[in-house]
Amino acid sequence: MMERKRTDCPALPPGWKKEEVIRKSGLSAGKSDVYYYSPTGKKFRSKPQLSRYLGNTMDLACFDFRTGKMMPGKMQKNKQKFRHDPHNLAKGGKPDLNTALPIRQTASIFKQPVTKVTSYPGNKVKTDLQRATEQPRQLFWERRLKGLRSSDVTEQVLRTMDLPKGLQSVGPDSSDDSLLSAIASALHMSSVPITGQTSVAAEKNPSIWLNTSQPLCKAFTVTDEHIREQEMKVYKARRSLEEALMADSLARAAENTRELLEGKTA
DNA sequence: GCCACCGGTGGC
DNA sequence: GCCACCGGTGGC
Repeated sequence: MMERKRTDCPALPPGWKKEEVIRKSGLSAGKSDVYYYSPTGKKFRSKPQLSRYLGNTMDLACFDFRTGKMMPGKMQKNKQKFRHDPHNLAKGGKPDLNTALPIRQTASIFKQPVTKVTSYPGNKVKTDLQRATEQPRQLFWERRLKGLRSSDVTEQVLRTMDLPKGLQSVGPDSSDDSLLSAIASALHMSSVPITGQTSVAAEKNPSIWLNTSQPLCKAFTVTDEHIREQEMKVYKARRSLEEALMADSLARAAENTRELLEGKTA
């Protein structure tokens, strides 16, 4: 029987499969058709069909349907989108403006499937997380984070967060920005509750009494007031993110409309 | 009714 | 001329 092999497609989200079927007869015998299957099993036989389904969850501009790979720089011949389509423009139908919200495309900070190498039986394969928590670290390594700033696409430096007044740093560098880095790192890397340095001796002589599994931060207590304050910040941040995404969608819709009108009068 | 499969054609 | 895309249908 002919191979009906569905292979993983790394350029698409996890679970998507690619299949290539060779035509066995007819004038086009020997040519092949490429199909994709969503994680739920839905079949896709063209790039436009794939785009419609994925919406703004992924940018397929660089995706090569035949090979299944991203081809950076090859701004794919994407301009046959005004091809006759009875469902769309022809009989006064509304253009497909696709106002779905765009979502982040980089998921690198989230858990991702990894390839487990088992070529050598008995080998132990450590995950990155284990490596990060088990390896020895430099004392006061947080100092290397000093001066790091996030910036937006225009290179404008973004304002750093304000920390609650109850948080104070410990050690040779007591500026607020390395305190923020230290706490943020601890929250991401550590699997134990973050309490700060609970030993009073650590404040006097940190090089000796430092608890290395805790950030360079004096012990603190979290009050209900602190929690309410932070929840309000999260709420405001969500609201402004929503507004930014909505503005982006409207801009895309306007761009689509402009292109459609140009295509019509051309 | 579904769908695997090949034909036909528009856009390049 | 090539080929991406999708229509149409024969076989189940």
